[in-house]
Amino acid sequence: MEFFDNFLFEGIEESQCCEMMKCFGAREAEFQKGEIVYDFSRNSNSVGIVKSGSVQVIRDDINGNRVILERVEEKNLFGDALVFSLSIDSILVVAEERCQILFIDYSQITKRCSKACLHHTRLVENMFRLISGKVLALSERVEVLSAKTIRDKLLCYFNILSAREKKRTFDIPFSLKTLSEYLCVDRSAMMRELGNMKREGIIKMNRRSVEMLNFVV
Amino acid sequence: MEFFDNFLFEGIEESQCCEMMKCFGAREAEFQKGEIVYDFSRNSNSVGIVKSGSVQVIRDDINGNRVILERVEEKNLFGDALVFSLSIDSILVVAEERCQILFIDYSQITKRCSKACLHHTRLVENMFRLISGKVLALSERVEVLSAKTIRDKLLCYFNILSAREKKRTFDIPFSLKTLSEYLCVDRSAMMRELGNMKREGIIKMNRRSVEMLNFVV
DNA sequence: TTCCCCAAGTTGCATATGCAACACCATTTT
DNA sequence: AAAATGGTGTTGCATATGCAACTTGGGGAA
Repeated sequence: MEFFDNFLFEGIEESQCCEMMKCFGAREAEFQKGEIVYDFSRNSNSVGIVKSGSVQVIRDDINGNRVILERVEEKNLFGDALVFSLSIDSILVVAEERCQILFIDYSQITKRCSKACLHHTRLVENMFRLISGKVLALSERVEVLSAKTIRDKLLCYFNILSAREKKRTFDIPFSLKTLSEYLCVDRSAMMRELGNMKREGIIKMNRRSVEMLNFVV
Repeated sequence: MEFFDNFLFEGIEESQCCEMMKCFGAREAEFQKGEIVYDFSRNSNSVGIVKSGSVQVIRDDINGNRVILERVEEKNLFGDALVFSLSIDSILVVAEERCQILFIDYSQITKRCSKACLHHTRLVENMFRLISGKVLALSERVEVLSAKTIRDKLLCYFNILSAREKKRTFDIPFSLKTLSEYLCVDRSAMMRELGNMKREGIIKMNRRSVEMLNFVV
């Protein structure tokens, strides 16, 4: 069963987890690829833990445009920021592949039960940590997207990776195609700019491994 | 003293607030314009409530680039997402003008004390609501910035405003200059594009008031 | 092996956009 | 009243970028 093997329950012992799950009235379900896991426009009082597989959180706006807000993978949580939102658009959670989801009523998380106070505290902390991580990832992304030129976007993102590794050499964590999507620029234009930067001696680069040669003033 | 007049303590009675503040060991301080209110690279165990005035949350990266991550105004909270971060960059909170700040040790918020359990629950909920709001605002901004052309950025943002008002007419909540900064595009280029859109009959617009004429497919 | 698919890398072209410089108007300051 | 300030609106120009159309190379399936 392993309720405990996820980031929300990290640091809480298995025995306590099981007890808390009963206390929470948690329910588990399995979904096939493409199935709707949860519809936040209908009800928004649960968070979901992805025990296996992955899901997409999708916004359909009034014009029918579909935007992927988030991909949520194994051990992670969805809905943590949505249970409080009073959104107009319909927000759906859709299975990206076959997946097992554990639903917990969010009020059970903030509420305290009589027996498990210590663990509730840890649970709340974990929840904060998860949402905080999202805030940081998003503000990082805004920072990168704020740069006007492709070169500045690349340098901004490379600086973040470089700082994260504390080294001037690092690997890009996804394919160059995906990188161009993350930066919201045309892939070929990005390749061209990377070529320029190599030629000008700003970076060395082979496939996904990058070395920064100059500090950027 | 009015500890309670802010979004973190919303829904908690004044008398309870005062009691909780003692229990929290909250401390209050005043800062002048430009002073450093808090340095998250030195310590990161407090959140701050802006009781009056406003502050900026600033990131200085390794190259000395300064980016404004957030403006925090009266009644709002800063540090809610930062207490958990293990950032490399130095993150500073600086007074934008003369301001009064109330500092609370974050562990006091998640922890439960013996007397004020019910109010702790409400406090935790408020905290979640505040962070969730940030997640939503940020993902909205990412969505807007994701659009490649200036026209698409404008339409994306206008659609959000239009949906928020549930009307095809609405006002832009800040100056056109600030709008161009929000969209991260050149102001004159944005003006030019707005002109094109008016001429093509996509929008009507006068100063900050906008009417959407067509659904965008 | 051969075939197929996808990421990586390149190039030409049309145009969207940043930049600079300007005029206009309303408000505030001196 | 005159001057300074700041938002709004416009235009010319150079170029960065999106788009389309390629080639190349590696890894997996038949």
